[in-house]
Amino acid sequence: MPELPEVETVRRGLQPVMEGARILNAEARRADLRFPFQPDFVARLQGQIVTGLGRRAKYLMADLASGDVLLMHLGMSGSFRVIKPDNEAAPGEFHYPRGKDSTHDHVLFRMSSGADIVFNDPRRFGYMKVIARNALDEEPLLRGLGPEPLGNEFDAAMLARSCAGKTTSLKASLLDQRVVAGLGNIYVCEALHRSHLSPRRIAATLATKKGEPTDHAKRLVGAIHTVLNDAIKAGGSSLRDHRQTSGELGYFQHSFKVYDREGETCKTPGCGGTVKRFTQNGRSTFWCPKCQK
DNA sequence: ACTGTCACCTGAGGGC
DNA sequence: TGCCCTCAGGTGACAG
Repeated sequence: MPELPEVETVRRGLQPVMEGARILNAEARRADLRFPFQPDFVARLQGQIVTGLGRRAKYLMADLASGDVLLMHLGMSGSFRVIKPDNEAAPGEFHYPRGKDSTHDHVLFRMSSGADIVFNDPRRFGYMKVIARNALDEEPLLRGLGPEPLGNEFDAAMLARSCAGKTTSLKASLLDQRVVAGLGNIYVCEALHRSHLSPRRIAATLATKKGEPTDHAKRLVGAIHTVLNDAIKAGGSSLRDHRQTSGELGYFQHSFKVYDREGETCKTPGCGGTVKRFTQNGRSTFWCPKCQK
């Protein structure tokens, strides 16, 4: 499910109940998600104060007073809910209204802020890991991540440098988290459409022979900025799983111009083309052949 | 080093 | 109603 705007929406929902609060009780209700939990996973969380909640690419990172960082990834179907604990329950016991998919409630936190936080992930492609902050640089999951698309260092020149010489498609390059970290299938399709660039275009065409950014690269970076910022404002996109932590839906899916719109009319003013779909590197690509070149 | 494919897992939706 | 197929906001582990 979640790409950068959805993860950022989740971060903003969790921040008020996590930051400055203590984890009174943590529980992992199965031995693994995508990876096995570390043997000391719960022990390193229990009793810790969360000093900050940040995001890197599609990862949430909770800083703990101990010097550890809790790294969380939502995979395809992960979501967090913030709920009020049941005061009738025994202290330390998680007792809350169970929805029909509560079998997929895998990780629970009781916070001193008076909130219970529930991580639900039916497909279990998500994962959590506790890492010492001074070892973050060597963390394999984070090493090699490219620039934040909304950060200062990501601009047309940088994108052109990373794409120079690449023989693969623009679509595949933008999905590559080493090139830019945080985009996924939806926002790559949308950014390519907004910049009128074909997903099939060879990535190297974003750079001149000297490695300078082309106008295409500048347009693409502008479109990435716009689409991500607009999506964050909308609370992300809710197709199936994504909910804000309050349970509310995001609403950026109403602003899709191509994603999930196969056979419908292109929304570029004056274009009149028809949105097509094909498979690229095993993922669906949606695009308008008339206005994306 | 680069690029592409597969695997991981569950649930929803469509066709019959 | 049920069964069987395809598809899904990701990405690590491989093969070539």
